[in-house]
Amino acid sequence: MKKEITIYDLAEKLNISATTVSRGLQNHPAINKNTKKKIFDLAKELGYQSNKFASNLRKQKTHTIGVIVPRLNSLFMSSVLSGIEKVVNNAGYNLIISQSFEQEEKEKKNALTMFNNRVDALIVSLSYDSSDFSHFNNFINKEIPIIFFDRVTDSLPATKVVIDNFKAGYDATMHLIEQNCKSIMHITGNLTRNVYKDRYEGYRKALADRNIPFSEDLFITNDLSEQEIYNAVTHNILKRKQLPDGLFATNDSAAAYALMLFKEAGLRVPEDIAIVGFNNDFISKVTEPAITTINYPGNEMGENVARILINHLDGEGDLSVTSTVILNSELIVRGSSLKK
Amino acid sequence: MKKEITIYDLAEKLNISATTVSRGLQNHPAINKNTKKKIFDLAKELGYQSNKFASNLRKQKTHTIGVIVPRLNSLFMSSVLSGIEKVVNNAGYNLIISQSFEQEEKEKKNALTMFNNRVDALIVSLSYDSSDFSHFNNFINKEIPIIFFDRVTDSLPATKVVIDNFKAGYDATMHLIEQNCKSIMHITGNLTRNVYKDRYEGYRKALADRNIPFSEDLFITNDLSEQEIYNAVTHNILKRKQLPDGLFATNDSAAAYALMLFKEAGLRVPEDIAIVGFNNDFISKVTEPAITTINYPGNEMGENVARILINHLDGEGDLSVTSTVILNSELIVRGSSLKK
DNA sequence: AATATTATTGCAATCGGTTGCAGTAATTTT
DNA sequence: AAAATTACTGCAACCGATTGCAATAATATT
Repeated sequence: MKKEITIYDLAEKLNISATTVSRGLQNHPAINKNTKKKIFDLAKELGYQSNKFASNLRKQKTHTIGVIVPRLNSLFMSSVLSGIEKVVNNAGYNLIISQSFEQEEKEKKNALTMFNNRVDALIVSLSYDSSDFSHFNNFINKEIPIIFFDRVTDSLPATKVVIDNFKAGYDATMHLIEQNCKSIMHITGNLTRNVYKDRYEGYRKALADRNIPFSEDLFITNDLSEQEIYNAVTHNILKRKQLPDGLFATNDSAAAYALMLFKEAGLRVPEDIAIVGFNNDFISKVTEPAITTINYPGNEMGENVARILINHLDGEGDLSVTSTVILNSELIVRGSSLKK
Repeated sequence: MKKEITIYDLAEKLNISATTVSRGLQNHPAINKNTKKKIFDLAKELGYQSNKFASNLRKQKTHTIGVIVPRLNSLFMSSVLSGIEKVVNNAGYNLIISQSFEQEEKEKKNALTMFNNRVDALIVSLSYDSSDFSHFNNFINKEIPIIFFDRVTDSLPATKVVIDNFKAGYDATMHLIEQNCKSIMHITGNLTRNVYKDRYEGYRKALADRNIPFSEDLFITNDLSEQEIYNAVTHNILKRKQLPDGLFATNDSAAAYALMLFKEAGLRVPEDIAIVGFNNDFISKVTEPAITTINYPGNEMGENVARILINHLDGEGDLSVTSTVILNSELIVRGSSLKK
């Protein structure tokens, strides 16, 4: 292990104090231009790297932002992260990213890790079934800002960035109705999660607006895993005497998988059953037919989240003011729903 | 901002020294059992949290491992990460994950960030076009272990965990040959990257073994973006007088997209053109027909990487000994290639 | 030329744990 | 009962950067 170069080494070599070196490196206005130059030059020459631990310890600030998301493996999530990272990096902050794998237990663990790592702020999209939020109390007590996106909760006093899931659900359903669907199923996740609840309510509202009675029978919630989608389609939908003629699935993977299973069972899409998904993941483009879906502005969402947070941290904005930001989403019509 | 509780607070309340508190919390054998109990109880009661910065500063060890991957949005990558995280967490280490977005420039930045954050070790899968590896010199000079997986390089003295891409490429191609394909295209990435190079060589070997001449004309490399795949298929493949009857694509997204474009152009898969992908991503299951692919043991790869690393860090293994670990992969035959 | 102002720099304490070494008390050995 | 071990505990230095305050040098003002 080679020895580290510290500001003391620089100071000694330049015959000045460590104080001056420290200030010089931070571009402190009181330090002479020439001195600064000498410091920077030597620092570069020796490959000096500031020791963050010493700095953080002293400053009681880490310049690190924690992110907890359910999973990383979707186009949507990686777009969000990409947006967050861009903004946050430009502002000179670091990111620690972790996944809850959709489990409350893991989310709690991650939150604790973040807390121990003294993140300056936390960005969260909740796991599938988190219902107890006590793991965020640490942060709230210490007044460390938390900002939620997409999967949010109203139980905590925190800023939220979301799309209008109600409207998206409404649009998706209305589109199916306009394609002449009479019996529209909806497969979605746990209704305690805002995104699913809101989409569901949009679905109900669209039905109601067109006087189509809602039927419990056409509504399925599960954990959206491959297995559960399989079960829902083969053991439930395909076993019916009266098959539905429309399906609104709450994500594109589910829609794509259902589409495949329908075709395997000999159904025609969209003639026999029209399908709308959600997210505009790449997968929705390569099925046959391609899947009508809701485009979700991941990048924009990420950038918004990060920008609000940075403004707050830099003292230029106030999180408590902007309490909910709603972004636009849009229906993208493709073959899976176009009965023409 | 509430004040932090430190070992000094605990020490004062218990009328013992901070030294004893520190040792007690670390379960140091020299500390009396009762004293330890008192310390732990009070720590718990007051919600004490160790300050990592102070600790890291003193110990010169962070218990943090950095991970740099090209992208997070594939099933393969998230499986790998999941595997890494599991092992690493159990060993009491933290993870910092970052994406290079397939760009050398970003990879360099990420590496520097990791270095400044004083990670104890680095796990890397190279970006698409990294060819200069000087950003890893910092680590090598300081003897911070680096371990590569999947996208690796022979230019650096580091342990690597990979699959046998040569064999996988060979198997994929041989499978197409056995389906009676005579004119097999191969679309892949930059040949400076080991994974693509090895698959390509497997492809060539399979052709050679069956006396099929290799034709430059049937071989395309590009950056594997949606746009480039589109270009390759529509402006190149579909413009030919003599269409190929087999396609071996280096990932499932490309295979799925090509499949869709072929069908749009009126070709039948697999009758007119048989397709084999790579990775066994979810997308390969939902196309029509489903795509024959190579199953890549992501989880296993992640666990292996992490385990080797942890053993090394804990002083029980030596990275320089195990220099390359090769995992098994397997061909999964589906409809896209089965001419029967 | 004496005084005030501004520009630079450095001293020393501080952030919160960790650890080598020494010290004291308790227990064992001879 | 004296000597040797063993069991605990604490002192004080240290990790490397930051910062309030004081000090000195340089320049401006009257």
